[in-house]
Amino acid sequence: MRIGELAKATGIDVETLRYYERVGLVQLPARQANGYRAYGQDAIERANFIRHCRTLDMGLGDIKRLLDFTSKPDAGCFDVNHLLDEHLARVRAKLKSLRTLEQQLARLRTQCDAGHRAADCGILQDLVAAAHGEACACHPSDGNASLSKRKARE
Amino acid sequence: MRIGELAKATGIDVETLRYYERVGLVQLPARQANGYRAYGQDAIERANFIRHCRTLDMGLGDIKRLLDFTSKPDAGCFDVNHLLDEHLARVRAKLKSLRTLEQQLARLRTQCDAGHRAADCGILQDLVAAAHGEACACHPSDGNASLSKRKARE
DNA sequence: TTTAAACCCTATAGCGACTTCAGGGTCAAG
DNA sequence: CTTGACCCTGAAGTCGCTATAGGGTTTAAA
Repeated sequence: MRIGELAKATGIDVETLRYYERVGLVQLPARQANGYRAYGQDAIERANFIRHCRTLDMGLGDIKRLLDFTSKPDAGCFDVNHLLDEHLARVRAKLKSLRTLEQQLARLRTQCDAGHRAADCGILQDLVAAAHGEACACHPSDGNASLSKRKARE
Repeated sequence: MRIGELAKATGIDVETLRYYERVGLVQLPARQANGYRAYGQDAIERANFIRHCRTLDMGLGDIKRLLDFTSKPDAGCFDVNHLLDEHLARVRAKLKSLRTLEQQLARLRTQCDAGHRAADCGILQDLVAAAHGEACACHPSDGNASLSKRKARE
């Protein structure tokens, strides 16, 4: 199987597959005489595993760790649980801050309904008011999505 | 006012302020004899505007556009509405896909409660099953958060 | 007066997960 | 024999910072 067929079979872009190879997520495939990559059926399985994990928004590092687990059947699965718990926590945190954000934006959106002069635009006024520290449609209180240092993946 | 004071006044990191300058989001400040940046009061206002928009998760390009509007009071504010609508739509789409994702992950998490051998781990089994296209705890049906081309900012 | 901390400067590289581009080689059909 | 679809490598671009290297300046204390 050539890389284009693998791409079609898995829904992963050709460039992305090569990128996964470069960062060590998929093992180096055999090569045909002309230098083309030659994949076996197992490559589809592995690539689909990666794809599925990516739809779950896992990072490539996490996926790599999971792939390692699948090839070490006798290891404890405590770490799998832990990895998933952390990921779930990240997703829930992001969800929470996104819900707040959506409300802020929706409220801001109500400030201007018609197309009039920018000088009278309630949205702009509201945003400028925030720059003055005055009352504003949005009152971020939980400190989420802030500009401060964030280490965690979003 | 020097850059450190501006940073303290706005809560934006010094490096980030310099970065904003580099990408043209804030205008070039005057310089002292020693080469230090010298800001006026208006810089605080502009920087706070940017900060507020960033807490609303707007992209720097969008913020630039909004800043342009604030300096063109006679322009129509149709575009401001439009920009905000698009941003809101992006946020809502992301919210929807995150909600689906959270459910998928939570369900997946129930597959394994104890620390046993990785070979018996329900989570891994489930993920591998997905690679086979078999039944799985997660059934992504809306196609969100897919691996296909996405142009939009997340 | 020296010296150390705290500030400032520029330029550059790194992050994650790709995407795109430049500049080629290979292969089957018409 | 040429066109077009596919393949290759390596490098740079995306976004919004963050960090690092390698300097210069200012300010306060010892």
